[in-house]
Amino acid sequence: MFDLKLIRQDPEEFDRRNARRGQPPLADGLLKLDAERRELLTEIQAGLALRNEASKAIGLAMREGRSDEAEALKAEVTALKDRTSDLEAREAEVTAALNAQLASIPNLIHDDVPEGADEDANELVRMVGTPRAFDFAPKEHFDLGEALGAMDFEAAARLSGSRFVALRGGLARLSRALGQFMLDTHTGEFGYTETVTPVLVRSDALFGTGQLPKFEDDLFKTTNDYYLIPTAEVTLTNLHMGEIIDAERLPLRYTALSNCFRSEAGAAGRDTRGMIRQHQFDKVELVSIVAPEASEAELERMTKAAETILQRLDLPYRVMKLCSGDIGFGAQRTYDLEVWLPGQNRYREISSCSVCGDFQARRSNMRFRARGEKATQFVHTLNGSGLAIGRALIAVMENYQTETGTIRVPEALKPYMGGIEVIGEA
RNA sequence: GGAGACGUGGCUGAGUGGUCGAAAGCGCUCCCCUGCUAAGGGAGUAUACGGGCAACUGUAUCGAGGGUUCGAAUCCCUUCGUCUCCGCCA
Repeated sequence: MFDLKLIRQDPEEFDRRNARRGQPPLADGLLKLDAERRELLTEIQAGLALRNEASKAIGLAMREGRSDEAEALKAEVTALKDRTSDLEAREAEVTAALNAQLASIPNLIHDDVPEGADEDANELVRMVGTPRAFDFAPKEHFDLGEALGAMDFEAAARLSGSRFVALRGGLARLSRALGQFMLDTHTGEFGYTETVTPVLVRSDALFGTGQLPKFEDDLFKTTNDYYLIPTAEVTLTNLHMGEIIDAERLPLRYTALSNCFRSEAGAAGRDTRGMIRQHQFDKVELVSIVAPEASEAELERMTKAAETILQRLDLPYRVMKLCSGDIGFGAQRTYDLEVWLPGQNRYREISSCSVCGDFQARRSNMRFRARGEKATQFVHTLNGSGLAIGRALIAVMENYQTETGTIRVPEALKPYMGGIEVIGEA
């Protein structure tokens, strides 16, 4: 969502920055609607002012018993209303059109974001860790998991169809251990507040973070108009929807382990094998709500928190800066963390950390007021995965596999595994 | 699920059709005064948008949306939320 005042001030700049997202020039159309709306508003408000004045006069006249005068004034106001009702209808139309357009424009990306059409143009920021040298051919996670009888796609398909999985025994435990470990690290070392939120939400929350109105197809919706959250970013970011937050409370940092639900409508045929892309998965999410001047540094901090998990698990990864064509709707700037998967012999996304500026804050009306200041400002929001549990599970499996097909438990997870050091058959 | 009550400013709380953006108290900010000591006095204290260089001014908002009316915090409808009782339930 955008501040029309900014677009008015510099429409060329707005179009220039939108062009980097492949958007056509929009400022002109928006400003025409805006101008029309303001013109109508001025006229309507003048009418209302007259009406208010006359109504007071009517009240006065009636109290003093001058009912003829009151009746005459009433007739006048009625006539006035006939004239303004058309204007009001037109204004409602124009405002609705304007808002609909504004709601569908993606966030302006930072100038620092590299130019490019798709993920191939993402920029390598750094590589961390060395992929392990295997003296056997490393397997993919689904081969490992199915052989151990601990990862059951067939059973899940009977229950729920494709893109679901059932975990058993050591892998189920490993999944829980990963979540615990991540939450403990983020709360204990990075100051995030552990949070449990609903996974069913109303449309307002999804509008706030930008999933609606444009990406409804990617969401699961219940018969009574709830949506299943695609990420806890939705609930954590909107925890303060509509609030004016005291500046002293910033930054607010929240983390949650939640189920995430995605219809994967646009991903037919992609990653159909294994649990890379599921309709339901677990994820530890990080959300920061900060003052504007703090948001850029917070992105680095958040990314570091997510990286710390990979480092502690001793998983090789690389940090990518997303290019203009790959960056999400609400983000100004995004780092993806990609973990090394020896079975697939490639890096795969396991975390995405984004700074959204005031884009989401405007949509959910989240402001703050500095101490002693009269004016409010919109907060800045950031979100990142810290990390996706399913993909972290895959990464541990593939990187820690043994020649016999068992999985060694990473040191960092041992305290959470109840004495299990190697995951064998379930 | 059934029956009922309620939703007012940072908080408490008045206000059932007209000068109510809203009494009063608390809190907060600023100023003044002061040795009958954790006191007294005064002023200020919502948000958004429109117009204006500005001072300022207009409009809207009493959970949200719609309606009735010349006029709505007050009446009607819808919706969301809270509470109470019953039912059910992890």
